Amino acid sequence: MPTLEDVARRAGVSTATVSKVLSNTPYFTEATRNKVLLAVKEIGYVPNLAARALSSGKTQIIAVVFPYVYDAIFADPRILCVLEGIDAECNLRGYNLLISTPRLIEGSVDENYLQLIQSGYLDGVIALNHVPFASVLDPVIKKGLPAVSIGGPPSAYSVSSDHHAGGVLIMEHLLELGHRRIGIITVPDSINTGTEQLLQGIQDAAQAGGLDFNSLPKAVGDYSTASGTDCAAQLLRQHPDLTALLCLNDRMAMGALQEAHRLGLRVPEQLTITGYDDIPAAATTVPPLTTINQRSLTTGYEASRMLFELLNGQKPESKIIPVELVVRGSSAPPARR
Amino acid sequence: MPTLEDVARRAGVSTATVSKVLSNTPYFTEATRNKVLLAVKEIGYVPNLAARALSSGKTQIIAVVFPYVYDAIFADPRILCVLEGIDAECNLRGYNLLISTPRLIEGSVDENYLQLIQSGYLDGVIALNHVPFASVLDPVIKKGLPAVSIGGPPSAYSVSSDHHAGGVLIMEHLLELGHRRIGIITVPDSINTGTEQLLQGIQDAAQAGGLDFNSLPKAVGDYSTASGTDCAAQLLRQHPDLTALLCLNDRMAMGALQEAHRLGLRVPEQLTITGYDDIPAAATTVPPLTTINQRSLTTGYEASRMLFELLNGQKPESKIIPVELVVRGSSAPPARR
DNA sequence: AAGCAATAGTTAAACGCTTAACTCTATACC
DNA sequence: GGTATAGAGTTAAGCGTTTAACTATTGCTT
Repeated sequence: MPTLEDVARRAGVSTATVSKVLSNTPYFTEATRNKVLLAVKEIGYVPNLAARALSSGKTQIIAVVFPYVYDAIFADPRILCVLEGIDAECNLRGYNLLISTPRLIEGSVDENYLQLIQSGYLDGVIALNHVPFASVLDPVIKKGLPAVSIGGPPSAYSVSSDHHAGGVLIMEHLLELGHRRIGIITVPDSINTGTEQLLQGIQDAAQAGGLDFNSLPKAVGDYSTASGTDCAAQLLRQHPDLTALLCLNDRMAMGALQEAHRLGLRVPEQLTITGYDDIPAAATTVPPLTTINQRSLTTGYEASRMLFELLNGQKPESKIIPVELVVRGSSAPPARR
Repeated sequence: MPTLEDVARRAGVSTATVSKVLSNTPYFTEATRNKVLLAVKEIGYVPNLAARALSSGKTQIIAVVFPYVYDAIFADPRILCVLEGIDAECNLRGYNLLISTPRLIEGSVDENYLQLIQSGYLDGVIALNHVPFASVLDPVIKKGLPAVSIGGPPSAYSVSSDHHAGGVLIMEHLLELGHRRIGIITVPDSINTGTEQLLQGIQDAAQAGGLDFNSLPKAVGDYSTASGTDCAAQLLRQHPDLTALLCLNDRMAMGALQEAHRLGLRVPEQLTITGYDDIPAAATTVPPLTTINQRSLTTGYEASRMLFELLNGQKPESKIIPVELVVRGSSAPPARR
């Protein structure tokens, strides 16, 4: 592989000149610039990123970190959407994307990950901050790397969905349709801040509608479709009079949909089911899911924009991405009784 | 950040010694090894990967490349599964995963990507080789990097699903159920070798069953759910007597399912619909899809295993991953007429 | 005509690691 | 007792960039 020196020799200048021309440092004649550029083309020079990284301390690599919890990592289509947003932005700026999936063991993060963070290989990191008890961002911040968190603590630079609003929207939707006997398919308590806010929103809307949130039947799932099926089964068995199931994510809603079908309950005529996230599959279920769209693409995009501002030495404001109620076919007024 | 030299000073040895101890080169006393390891712990030394890369030529980074074609990139859940398999294996071996999504413009690949390949940042690459007309692997191979292709040309080191078998299985399934009037929802001709084999398998099974493949009604989609809906609508309009729709992927099958529902056709009683891929959502549609499972996780795993063998200087055999017919609720014998 | 600033380019050190080549024991062998 | 030999460790030369510090030239003021 040709090196800077080869280019320099060919162009009849010093390596410093070549380096500076390539990095657009001012103070060069057009003639020199052209000579250099020509030489680069002729011998097909491509800079060695490792050398550049060592010398400049900048690697042009940013990491997207999503810790391994539950099955919520690779099974979650939302991650792909967020990733797409991030990727698009990075591609534009010539940055490379490294993905890291640290294993969380006993509230701590695995050794590989720690090494990576400290290895000097990263210019910055974007974390999908699922778990409050072991922030994957702590080592990043300690190392002094620019970091932005998606759905993370507002303490850090972060972009999050407005989950409180999401909770309000979905509950209001159910109340407006006339539902009062609503089952909640939820997840373990405060698995992350986003969920807390979402539940709070649901609660606030319930209260406002004169419904006691605490007395609503609940079942605890783990985000997976299978758990949605189980929770729906359990709720409908114990409370056959429920007219709606509010699920904390789409995959559990899809599971609930399946269970409803198995029980011979027609959705939405006999049972309303709502989701949350608006994953691609939510639009294609039968009936398609009423849900909350989180604008995952925008989220990813904003996160990388924020990271790049940090890399430029700016101090961006944390962002809250608005959510949107998407009414599809899985919700309707409760049946007369 | 502490460097090798700091460790060496602290341990009272030379940097070479430290380096060798850390890389497990033989010929050291336990005492020395312990001294070094202790010093490493004490000052919290972590090797600088950029320096290591520059010096050794090994970066511990492998790239997963999936070109941007159609919407089939980030929208495709299969990619996540494959990625998960690759990630698991890389994590085990202490390698880092970089993802690259080259843009294909006029049969060529974008400049960023080319630079990355030649930058010396990569130890190897795994490509999801969707497009035959612009192999993203060409520049990789030219650069001399170990490369393995998933679903790529058998000319390269590759791991592919046995799509021919998949085609046979799904068509045989339909024939065994008694279907003869089968509509095919396909994609543009030979978009990739996998699809060619799949179609060939379908054709062979049809022939074996005494059915003329060429005379079967076909509609051309683009892998997306929406196109599945359109194709189904078109086929059912032009050929109301169809008893089954064979779709070349699950997402189009899900679209078809929606259209069937819209038309008031009950699946599978009045219309059988089959998919291909067995994406997670396929198990949760109503009714769940009969489809072909490609073992994406295994595919990813085998691809990285193969890459690591290449990195070790071995010459692995290309692998064909067997597929599996998954019979769910969307297929049944055709209705009497 | 001297002084100065801006422009154009060079030299060489530094980044932090690996590794070939070397030195210096201590032991083994005949 | 002399010579291999294997073990333990060191020295120093890279790897391919960037960049601070420097030199040289030109043009502009006064």
